[in-house]
Amino acid sequence: MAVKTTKKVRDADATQARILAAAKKEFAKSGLGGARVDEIADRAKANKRMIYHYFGNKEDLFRIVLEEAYTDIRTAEQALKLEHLPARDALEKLIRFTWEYYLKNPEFITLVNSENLHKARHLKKSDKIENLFKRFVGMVGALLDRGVEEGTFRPGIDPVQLNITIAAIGYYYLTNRFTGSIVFQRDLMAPEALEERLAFNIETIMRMVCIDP
Amino acid sequence: MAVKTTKKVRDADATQARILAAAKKEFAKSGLGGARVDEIADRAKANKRMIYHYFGNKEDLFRIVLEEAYTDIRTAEQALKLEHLPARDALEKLIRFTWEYYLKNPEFITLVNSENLHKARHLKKSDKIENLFKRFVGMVGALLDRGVEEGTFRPGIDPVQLNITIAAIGYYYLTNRFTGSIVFQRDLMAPEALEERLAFNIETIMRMVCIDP
DNA sequence: CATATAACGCACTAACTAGTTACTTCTTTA
DNA sequence: TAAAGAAGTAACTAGTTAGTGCGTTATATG
Repeated sequence: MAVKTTKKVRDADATQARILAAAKKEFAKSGLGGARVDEIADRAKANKRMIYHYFGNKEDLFRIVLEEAYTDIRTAEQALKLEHLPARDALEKLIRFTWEYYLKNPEFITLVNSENLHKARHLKKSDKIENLFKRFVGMVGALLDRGVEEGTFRPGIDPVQLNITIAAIGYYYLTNRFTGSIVFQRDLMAPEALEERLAFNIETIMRMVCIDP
Repeated sequence: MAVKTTKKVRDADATQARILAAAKKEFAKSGLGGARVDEIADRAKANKRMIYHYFGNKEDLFRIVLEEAYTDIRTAEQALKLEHLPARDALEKLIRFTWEYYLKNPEFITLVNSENLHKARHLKKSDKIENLFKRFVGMVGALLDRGVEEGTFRPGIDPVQLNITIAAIGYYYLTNRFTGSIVFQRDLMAPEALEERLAFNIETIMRMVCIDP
């Protein structure tokens, strides 16, 4: 029997998956330094011993969680099929996607922040990440070229700079939503505020990229 | 004698200043959770007991370091005297200032990130921060109004959204410079890369704000 | 059924960490 | 100059934490 139909009492795959999900939550909540291995074990309803058995140590576990997070966002991005849309629509779709992905997956932002606090020493050990992004930058580059051909985009825009900017204007707003809500004395997470921000972001990028914004 | 001319062996003010400087470094390097009080004491060449004597506890020390960091950047901003320049020049100067401040004071970014990881619970306890920013938003609002009067800026731009965007496009690039350099396979901190980024940022904002960019 | 193998869990340790106690030394001022 | 108080220190405590040794239990396979 190749496919398991009954729930096993012992299930290595399920335990590993529970540990990874729990680790993602805990690392996102407290950062690498603040995360507690005991807490991850409790959340995962697993024994701490299992974490060390499957993942080696805390740092390796963090690296795997991070790799998973990057793979997830890039996979979702590839599913957008931007190449089937007019360049202008595709660009707007990419901006919306980026914003909504950060909104729905706040742990992504926190994990990346934590990794940068540690100077990306875990990502340096990872080899599969580079190709993931090479394809992504290529996709945006092709989109920009197509827009220029269609006569809607200005030529000469660096796809990496554009990528960074699209990410930045959403990421910064959301990662700093707590201090931002205090210093600007408004609830940055109110539904109207979120809508307003998305609209501002779309306009910012469109004015940068389009000939006739 | 009101002014002390000789270096005292015991100097409360100097010790407090050394502790604050050391704490800023350590919190910036490791975050609130990762920072070690013993390490702060060592860096400050002070006894750990002095930290507790002057600052209460680790969390209070972090709050004071954070308040100082916010006060410093806003003080530097006020020294720009943007109101004496044509609106367009003033805006560009603000963008350059923001970028260069982040570059020269990388600990500012890390402290803010750390505070947001903790949902701004320290800043909530601070009262002097709000006024600091009220004045700043007012200044940018006045700048935008002046630009509209001068006929160079588009009307209807929200100063808070603009502030956030100016900060975002610099902040994100720098805070994620480690992961960014890996995923985009280029040294984001190379002098040419920094220049290129600043130029891109200025163009992004100018296209958003100016009638005739 | 027997045996190997892998999943799982308890209870421990060695190192670390925020915060404190109890003390000494220096500086100011009446 | 004497006394008070502030600056400074070493050694400690009580609690926490990443990581482990070793034993138990379930499952697959011959």
